[in-house]
Amino acid sequence: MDGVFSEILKTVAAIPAGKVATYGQIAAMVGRPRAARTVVWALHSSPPGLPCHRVVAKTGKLAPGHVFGSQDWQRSLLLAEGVSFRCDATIDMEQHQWQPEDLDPDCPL
DNA sequence: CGTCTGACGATGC
DNA sequence: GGCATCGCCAGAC
Repeated sequence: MDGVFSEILKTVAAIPAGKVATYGQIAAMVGRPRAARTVVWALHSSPPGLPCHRVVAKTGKLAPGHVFGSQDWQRSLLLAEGVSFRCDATIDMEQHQWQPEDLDPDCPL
């Protein structure tokens, strides 16, 4: 293993369709609560096949655009997975932020 | 080994 | 609420 690199990739790959995760959240999951920048670096080095479009800023904003070619492309992928957006192409985080604890459909809280 | 960078996060104004 | 600054971690040079 290469350390946090593989940890981050595995965590991102574990994000289910229709859900998104924030950089800081992923960083915390791999043991680096304040290493959001490290997640950024990992995604830059991410291999093909990784659902990096499901990784967004906590504010619900997508990547700057030049990352995927355009935000429209990333937005389309998320829309196709069932992720809804606000009026500004920002994700409704409260609705779609991925939570590993989200395995209780009977307990929405 | 020192410095810069990178798709962020939190805080301050 | 939007912008600026600092902080954060790991890799590349």
